[in-house]
Amino acid sequence: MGRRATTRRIGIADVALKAGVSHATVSRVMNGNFTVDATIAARVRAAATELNYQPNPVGRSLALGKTDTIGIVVPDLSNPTFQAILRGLSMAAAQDGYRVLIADSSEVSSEEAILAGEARRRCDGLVLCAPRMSDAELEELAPSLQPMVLINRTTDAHAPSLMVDYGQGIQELAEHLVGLGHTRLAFLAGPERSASNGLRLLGLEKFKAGHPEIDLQMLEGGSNFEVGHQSVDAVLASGATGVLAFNDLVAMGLLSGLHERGIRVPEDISVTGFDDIPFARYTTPTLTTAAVPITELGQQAWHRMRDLIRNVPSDAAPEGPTVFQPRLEGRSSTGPASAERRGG
Amino acid sequence: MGRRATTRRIGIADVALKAGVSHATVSRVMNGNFTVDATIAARVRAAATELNYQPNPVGRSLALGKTDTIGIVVPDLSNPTFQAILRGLSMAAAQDGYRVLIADSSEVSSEEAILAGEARRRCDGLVLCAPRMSDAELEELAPSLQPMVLINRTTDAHAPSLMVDYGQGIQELAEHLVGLGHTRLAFLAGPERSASNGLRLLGLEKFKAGHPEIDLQMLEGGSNFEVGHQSVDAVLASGATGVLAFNDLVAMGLLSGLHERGIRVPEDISVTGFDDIPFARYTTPTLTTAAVPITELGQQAWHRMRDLIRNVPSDAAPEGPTVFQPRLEGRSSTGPASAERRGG
DNA sequence: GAATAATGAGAAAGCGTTTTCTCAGAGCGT
DNA sequence: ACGCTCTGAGAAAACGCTTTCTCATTATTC
Repeated sequence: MGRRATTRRIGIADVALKAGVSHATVSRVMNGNFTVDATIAARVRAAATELNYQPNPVGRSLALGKTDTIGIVVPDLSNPTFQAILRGLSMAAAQDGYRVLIADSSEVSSEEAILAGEARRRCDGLVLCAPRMSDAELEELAPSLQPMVLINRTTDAHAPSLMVDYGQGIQELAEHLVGLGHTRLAFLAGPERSASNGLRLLGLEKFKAGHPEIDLQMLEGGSNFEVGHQSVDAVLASGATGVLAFNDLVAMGLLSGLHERGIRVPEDISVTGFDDIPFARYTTPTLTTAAVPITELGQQAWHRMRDLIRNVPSDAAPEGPTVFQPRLEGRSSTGPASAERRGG
Repeated sequence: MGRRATTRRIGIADVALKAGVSHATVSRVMNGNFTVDATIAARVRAAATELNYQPNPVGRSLALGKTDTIGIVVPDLSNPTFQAILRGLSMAAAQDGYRVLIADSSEVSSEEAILAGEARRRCDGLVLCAPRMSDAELEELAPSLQPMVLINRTTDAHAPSLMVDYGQGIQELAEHLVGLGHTRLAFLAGPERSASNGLRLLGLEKFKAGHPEIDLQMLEGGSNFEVGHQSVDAVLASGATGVLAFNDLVAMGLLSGLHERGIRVPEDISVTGFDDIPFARYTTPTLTTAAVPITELGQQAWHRMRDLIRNVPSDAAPEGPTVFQPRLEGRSSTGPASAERRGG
C-alpha cells in the first residue's frame, strides 16, 4: 500500500465528490474532453478551482506512459559550452511544455552509463552531450536509451546526431593566422578523451598537409583558464607567433598570462580561441575565435528529440549527423606577424 | 486504461513470472528486504539481471509519494551566477541520489508562479532562486510550494533562506576605492526588479551616510556585458574616478568599452565588479570584485532542502536567513586615484 | 409511438510499484 | 502428538490518474 502523506493532497476524487460526478468525468473535464455536458463541466471546474485542485503529474505520467521531461547528460556543468547547450535545450523544450532533468557526470566516464540509464527511465528521452564513454559502450547502450539525441558524437546505432565541425573551424583559424604572415604556429590542445579535440587534431593534420612550409607545434593542454594561464612558458618556448587555443577559456587564460609577462597581443603574439562564448567579445584584446551557434545547437537538439517522441518518420529528418559550421570571428587578438619574431 | 507502449518495457511482473514468485517478493528483493529466503532472493536477482530489469521510477514515485527530484526556478539560465548555483545544487543533490529539474522563467515574473507550481508538483521540493515575483505573491504561494528553499530572497512564510550580503559587499568595495583616494564614485546599478540590486542600494545608502564627503552617483544599468559596454559615456560624463559595477559581467563590459576609448584602468579609472565569477581572474586588468561563494550557496541550498525533506526538526536549522558574506578580492582593476582627475 | 441512433456519464481496468494483510507451513516446547 | 509462535511469501489494496467499456437517457426517424 502506498504511503499516506501527513496531509493528503487534494485529488481527483475530492473534486468528483464535491461536484457530484465520477472521477472519470472530472478527468474528462480537466483534459478538455468535449463529450461532457456544459453544465456539468462548469460545475466540475468550479469545484476544481474552489478546492484548488492541481492534477498530480506522477499519476498522470503513470497512466499516460510519459513524463513530459527530457534528460540531458553533460560531462561538466561548469563548462560554458554545456551550459549554453543546456540553456538552448531548456528554452526550446519549455516552449513545447517539456522540462529538463540534469545529469552531470563530472567527467567520470565510468559513471556516465549508469547515470544515463537512470535519467532515461525518468524521462521521455535523453540528450547525450559529448559523452566520454567509448564508442563500443555507447553503441551497446544506445538501444536502451532511445529516443536519444547525440551532441558532438556519432554512433552506428540509429540516433540523430548534432556535430560541430571543429576540424573545419580550426583550419580556418590556422589559415587566418597564415594569412597574417605567421609561419610558426602552436596548438594548445584540449582534454585527451574529448571527441572535439580529436576533430581539431584531424583538421590540423589536413592543414599541415596543405601547408608544409608552416611549422605547427602541438602543446599539451586542457579546457580551462588555468591551463591557458600555465601554458605561457610552453608557448614562448615554442617560438610560435600564432597560438591556436583549444577554446575561448584556454585563450583567455593565455591572454591573461601573456599580459602579466608584458607580452603584447597581437603585436608580439596572436591568439585565437574557439566557441565564441559571450565573454570573447569583451576580453582585452577582444578575442579572434570560431563562433559556434551553441544555443541553436541546444534548440536543434530539442527539435530532433521532439520529432523522435512524436514519431515523425525518420525520412523527414536527415539521415547523417547535422553539422554546424563554425564561423571565423576576426577580432583584435590576432594581427600581422611581427617582423623580428617572424624570422625566428 | 493506460496507454499500451508499442514495445512493453519489462516490468516487475515479468521478473516474478520468470522467478516463479509473486510481484511482492520481487519488490522485496529489489529493495533489500531481508525477510526473503536467500535461495529465492538469488533466483529473483538472477531473473532480474537476465531480463535486465530496471524498476520504473514513475510507478515507484506513485507508490512512495516521492520523486527523488528537486526543482530549481531561475530567472535566467544564461546568468553565470544562476548557472553556478544550479551547478552547486545539482552536484550536492546528486550525492544524495537526487536529480534536479530546471524551470527557467526567462525573467518573466508573471509566469514565475505558474512555473514554480508546476515544477513543485513534479518534485519533492523547490529551490527558488532570486524570484522576481512580489513579496505578497511569494508569501501567498509559499504554502503550496513547501518544502522550499529561497535564495537571495526572504519571506515571512516559513522557509529557509540563503542570502548574500550584497549591501555589505558593495560597501567594502566603495571603502576600498575611498581608501585608494577616490572621492568621486559612480554605481552602475542592476535590474529594477532584482532584490540583490536593492540590497546594494541599501548598502550604498549606509556608505553615503558614513562618507558625506564622497560624491556617489547612481547610474542606470542592468546585469550584462552590453550594459557595461554602453555605459562608458555615462561613466565618463559622471566624472567619477571609481566605478562600482553591478556585477562582474557589467564590469567586464565596461572594461572593454574603456579600453576601446583608450582610457586606462586603473590609471585613469578604477573599476570593481561583484560575484567573482571565474572569468574575473582573467580579465585585463584582473578584476577587483567581491567574491561570493556561489557554488557553496548551491550546496547549502541542497542541504537545507534535504533537512526539510527528511523532516529534521527546524530547531536544528537556523531560524533566520543564512547570510553569506562576500570577501573583497583586490586585483588590478583598482588603483590610486590619479592626481589630475582627482581634482575635477 | 416504437425502434434506432446519438449522447453523456459512471464503473472499472490499467499504468508499475510498495506495503499491509493474511495465511500456509516450519520449528519448538511440553 | 498437539498447539503455540515465528518465518516467509502470496493476495490484494493503495498511490492518482486516463480511458475503454458499458449502459442509461434523450433525441431522431419512419
